[in-house]
Amino acid sequence: MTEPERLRADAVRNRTAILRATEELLTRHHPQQISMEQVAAAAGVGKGTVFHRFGSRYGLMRALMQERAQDLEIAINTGPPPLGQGAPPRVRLLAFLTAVVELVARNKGLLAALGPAAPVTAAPEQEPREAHPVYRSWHGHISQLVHQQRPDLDADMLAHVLLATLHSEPILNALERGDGNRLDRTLRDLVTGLMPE
Amino acid sequence: MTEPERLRADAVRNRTAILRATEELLTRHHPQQISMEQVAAAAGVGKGTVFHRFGSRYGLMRALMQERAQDLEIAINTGPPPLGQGAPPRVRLLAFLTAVVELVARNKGLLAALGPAAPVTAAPEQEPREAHPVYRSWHGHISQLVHQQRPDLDADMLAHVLLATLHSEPILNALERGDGNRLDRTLRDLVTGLMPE
DNA sequence: AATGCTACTGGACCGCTGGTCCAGTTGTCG
DNA sequence: CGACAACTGGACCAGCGGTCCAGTAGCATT
Repeated sequence: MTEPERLRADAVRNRTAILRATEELLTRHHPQQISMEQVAAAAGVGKGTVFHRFGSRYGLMRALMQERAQDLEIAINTGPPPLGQGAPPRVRLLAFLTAVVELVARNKGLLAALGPAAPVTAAPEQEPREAHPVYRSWHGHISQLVHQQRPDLDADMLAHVLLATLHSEPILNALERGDGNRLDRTLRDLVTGLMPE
Repeated sequence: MTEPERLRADAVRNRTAILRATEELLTRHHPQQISMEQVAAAAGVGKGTVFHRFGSRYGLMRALMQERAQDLEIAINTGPPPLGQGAPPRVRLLAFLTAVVELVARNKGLLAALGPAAPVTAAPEQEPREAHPVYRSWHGHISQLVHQQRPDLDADMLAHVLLATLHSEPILNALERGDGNRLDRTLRDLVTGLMPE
């Protein structure tokens, strides 16, 4: 994927300090209330450092998200069933959805921060706007699994619909209240309706 | 509902001018790129007038959304089947989803503007944050219909999941490209899976 | 038609934000 | 150990949402 890109020792130290500080702030505030200056202060660095490393608010959030999603990514690609290869598509999809819901529940505001925070700046008239890598990966995984078992469905759109769940304010609020299992059950019901045993 | 609240003639004129200008700007720019100053300028009024009437960016978007959703609201409550009362829940739900998709497709960025634009200001630590009235209404309608036919399901959460669709950037992009019928079909497939004839 | 009351108007203004800039510092490598 | 580039941080900038209030103009009452 992306090469490790050799960084200087202090740069590495500050990078993780910034990520940890952001993480910590996100557990206590809604993402839109967190300013980059706050992040810098909480990490004990200057604002310039934050932007030099991450480029923008969006870049920071994306990096954090990628870090959080790494374990799941590995489990899917090289881990054992039911998440990894080996189980039937339906089972893998259900396992994946459960894992994603759990991941998002543990990282409340992060997804919310990523959605709207997409490259809104600069270019005055801009095309569709690429989704961030984690979304792309998840979408690809879901649509592939759906397609394997139900090639007659619009797997691409269905994957978007399932993932849309995680960008919804009311649902994120529900997750914050600990209703993760309700969401998980509902998604299972939906998938089971389309992909019976 | 809300009383008409007698307004002065010039106030009415400016109110509609602002709404039309916003509408027009939304067709050409992403909601986050539109500033309140632009809206004011496009409507030919001062910024103070916009805020005096709508209170905040969120208030403006909400008002516009309510205006757009009014017809659908009436069709549901007092119109003929399949949208109005009379048809079986499953049919009413499918008709409603089709209508909503069509409504959102015609008003691209509006939903996107409402989600993130919710009361983020002021209060430093804020509870769940109420959804806007249109969302509330749609959610209530869907969950009621689901409950009528499948009382065993978590109708509340399912309604949130179905509506989450409309807050998703990738899906809004798809709608912008004219893929409304794909989304409609996918939602029909999902609902039909849970609510067979 | 004139008058007074008050809702409405609009632009100067405020605090704060994301992002830029660059002079100074500090790791790294030959 | 020297030199060079990568990194640092805080002053700085343009633009934002929102406030304020002196001035204006619609409406009721006569």
